[in-house]
Amino acid sequence: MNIKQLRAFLCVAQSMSFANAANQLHLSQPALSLSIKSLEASLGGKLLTRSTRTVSLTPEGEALLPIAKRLLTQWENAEDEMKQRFALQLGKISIAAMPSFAASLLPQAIRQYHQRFPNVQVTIDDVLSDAVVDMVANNQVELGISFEPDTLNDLTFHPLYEDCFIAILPKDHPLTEQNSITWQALLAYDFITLQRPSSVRALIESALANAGIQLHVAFDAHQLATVGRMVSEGMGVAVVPALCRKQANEQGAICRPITTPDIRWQVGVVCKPRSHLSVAAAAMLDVLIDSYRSLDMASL
Amino acid sequence: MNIKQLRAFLCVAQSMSFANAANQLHLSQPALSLSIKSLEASLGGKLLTRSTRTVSLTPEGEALLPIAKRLLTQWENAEDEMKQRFALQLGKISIAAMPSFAASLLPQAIRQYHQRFPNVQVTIDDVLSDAVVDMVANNQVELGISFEPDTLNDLTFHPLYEDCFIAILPKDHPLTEQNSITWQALLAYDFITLQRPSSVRALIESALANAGIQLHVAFDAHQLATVGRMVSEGMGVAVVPALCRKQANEQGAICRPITTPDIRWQVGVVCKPRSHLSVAAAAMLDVLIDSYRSLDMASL
DNA sequence: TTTATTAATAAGTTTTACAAAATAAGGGCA
DNA sequence: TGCCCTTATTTTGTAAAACTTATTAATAAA
Repeated sequence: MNIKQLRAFLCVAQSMSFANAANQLHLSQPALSLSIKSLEASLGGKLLTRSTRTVSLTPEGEALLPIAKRLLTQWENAEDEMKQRFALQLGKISIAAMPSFAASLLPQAIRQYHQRFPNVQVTIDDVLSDAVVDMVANNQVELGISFEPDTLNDLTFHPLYEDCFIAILPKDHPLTEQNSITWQALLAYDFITLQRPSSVRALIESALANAGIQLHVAFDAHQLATVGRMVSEGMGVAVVPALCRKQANEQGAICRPITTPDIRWQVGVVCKPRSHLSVAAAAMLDVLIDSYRSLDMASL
Repeated sequence: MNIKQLRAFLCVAQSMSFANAANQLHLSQPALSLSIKSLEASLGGKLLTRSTRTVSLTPEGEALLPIAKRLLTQWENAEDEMKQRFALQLGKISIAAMPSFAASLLPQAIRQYHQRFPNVQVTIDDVLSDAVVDMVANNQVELGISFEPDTLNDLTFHPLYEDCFIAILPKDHPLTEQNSITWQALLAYDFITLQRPSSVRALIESALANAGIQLHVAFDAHQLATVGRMVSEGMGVAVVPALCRKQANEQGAICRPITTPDIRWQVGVVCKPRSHLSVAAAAMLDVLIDSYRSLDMASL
């Protein structure tokens, strides 16, 4: 028994004529005859009684009819679903992104993706940078956006852009008069930063340790938004990824470049090799890479 | 997409190897390779990522896997069910039989059938002879056992045996001294018969009318069993089909042949032409014809 | 680097599926 | 009853497909 035979049977059963059914199936009538014959042979008995003038179902044919309808419907549904999936008219994609990215550049990229593929459902996990890589490695998400990880194993990293730190200061802070601030100068003030474990915090600590600069933390918090608010309220100064300039400005803080040392790192997409990605995820990767290829960092 | 391709996909997905899957499918490895390739082409994307050393599912392949399992299982179940049906390892058959037959000869035939095909469910409708033919004509049952109908339309009649009437008398009735009784002699006594509408009643009335004999009914009832009991209680005499001799004897009535006129008729199976019968019904028809081919009527 | 393993490709063969033509059979109509 | 029309089956030849064997390419392991 195969699909073609079952379709043939259904068509004959519904039109009650071999000739009509053959037309509908775009098949010659003898071919249809043989197809039904082989179906009957494979099942072990007659499904249709045919005289030269009339066709009718045997009781066994009656039994098969609803089964055939059900099987063929399900078959076609399955086929459609898979086709839609490949055509990006259906599907899911999940992305893990570190909070600084999820809150800044990601929404626009997703909007762009959603315009092109409105039927693909997008889920975002905004988690810490390390967790991003873990989630990708554990197949919890297909794409991750984070700092370039130290170890990739069987993952690949697609750089999107290079990020650096900026200092954020309360409105009337003395350092706002300088166009560029050194770490040394900044750390003379109460320093606010993210709590461990945070990649931003870790990056700062290790870079300063390398430069022989000691770090005293006055306050720390989990969320960048909280840090920004604390700064704008005059509780101290902080350092955040340049990515977050817009957010900091909105909260009423003043941003300045920070140097000595210059800390820079790649932000990009971590994922399985392209061949292992779903079509939906591969398309998202393309959108991301396209979005930031010509991105002017100064515009942030 | 076809059955073979889906089976191939499932097998590869489960064994994670083209070579192993090809063995299981009794197929060469290149053939399997092509089969998967054409499946992927028909659906519009990759289902499996293969390097020369490892095979793994793409996200779309993951999506298809449970669907494929479900579809194939249902497909095989449907196929099995139809095969069983044709092999008489499954199925239903419904028979309508007139009460005189249903209560006498039918049970033995059904027992025989049930021994050969224990998984075919048999339903019996014991209804009046006319209703038997109606039920067959209306496709409510596949087989009917009744008198030979006057009009057959597109039905066929397979005679099983010729039946006649016998007189049944109370134990110490004067007529029991005769070996054979005439209608004329019998009707001198209180006559008990079936209520209209009954084919037996109709047969008696028309035959006696033809013979110019007048019929006076003292009592009538619906069920032959009731008539038999009334006779054995001495309320009168009756006439029943020879088929019912055994039942009448058991109720303590005495049976005698009745003549002048001799009323005889065919009892047989009414059904659609053989080609329209289910395998189960055709087998039952064979059992019935076989059972009564060499039946000795005197033995009843 | 070599070897073993595995999938893809190429080439040739067999099988299957199909169409066209001829045949057979049943219902409609005179 | 006999002829005709319609419809399914059978026959025959052909094109496509599915398959196998042999070969190639690639990669992990030794």
